[in-house]
Amino acid sequence: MPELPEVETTKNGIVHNLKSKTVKQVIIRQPKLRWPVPEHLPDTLAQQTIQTIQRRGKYILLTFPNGHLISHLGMSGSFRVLPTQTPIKKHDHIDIIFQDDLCLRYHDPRRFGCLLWTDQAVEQHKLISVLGVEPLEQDLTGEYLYKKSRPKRVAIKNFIMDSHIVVGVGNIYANEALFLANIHPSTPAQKVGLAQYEKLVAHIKQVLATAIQQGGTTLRDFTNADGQAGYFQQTLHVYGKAGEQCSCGRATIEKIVIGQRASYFCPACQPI
DNA sequence: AAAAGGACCTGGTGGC
DNA sequence: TGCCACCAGGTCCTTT
Repeated sequence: MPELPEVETTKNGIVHNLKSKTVKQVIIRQPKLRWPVPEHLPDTLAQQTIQTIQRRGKYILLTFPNGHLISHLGMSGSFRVLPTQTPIKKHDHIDIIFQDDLCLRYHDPRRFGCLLWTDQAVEQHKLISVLGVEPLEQDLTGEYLYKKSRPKRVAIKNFIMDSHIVVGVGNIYANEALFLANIHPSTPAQKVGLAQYEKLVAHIKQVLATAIQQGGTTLRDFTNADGQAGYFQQTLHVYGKAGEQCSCGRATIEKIVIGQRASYFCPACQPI
């Protein structure tokens, strides 16, 4: 679930519902996430008012007068804004309860996500300071990737999924962007030329922007419904389509494993 | 410095 | 129906 578009959608939902709200109470039911949820969080957040709500990569940052809440949804996490009395489901680990009995509820079956606190400058936090450029900002250019990739022999797919290079390109969109740019996912990053990187960057931006637009559809029912509708499935070209005919009509989509992740490509559209 | 593999977790699916 | 192997939208950490 938590692709960049859904994180953006989640962030926007939080902005919409919880902007400038004050925390009444924090309930930690399960502190064992990727890193332990700080025990002091209930005391630290009580009576604090949200100042800003931002996304950086796939992190959602909530800024309060006394510090910053740093959250990541991992593979299976979600935030929902709900009435506080909504019954607890399995894996509802954290409630941040605000005035008006609105509750920001963190749910995460696999617990690969995190909720951390810092009272220092958030951009200097260990997890944030190492992040690469935002894909939808002007910092991501073909030239940027080209220069960064010169010493890299890893597969191009791993390279564009490396959050220290560029944030927010997950497994699905890496596959899709490489397909649209006609680049085989196993190509060593240093073998990809400047013109190819220009084309790839254009497709990364386009594919993410389109998905965010579709994520905007999810935003409408953000506070009510489940929000898990697989809304972008129909726009996928290769992801999860092994054995199916490519839209080019010249070949069948293949699946290989790169860096322990499923990778899909069309051998006709994406020659080695 | 870069690359490869393991680690962290639970749930769903498909085979036998 | 039960058991089991395998897979999953992420990314840090350790080892080579």
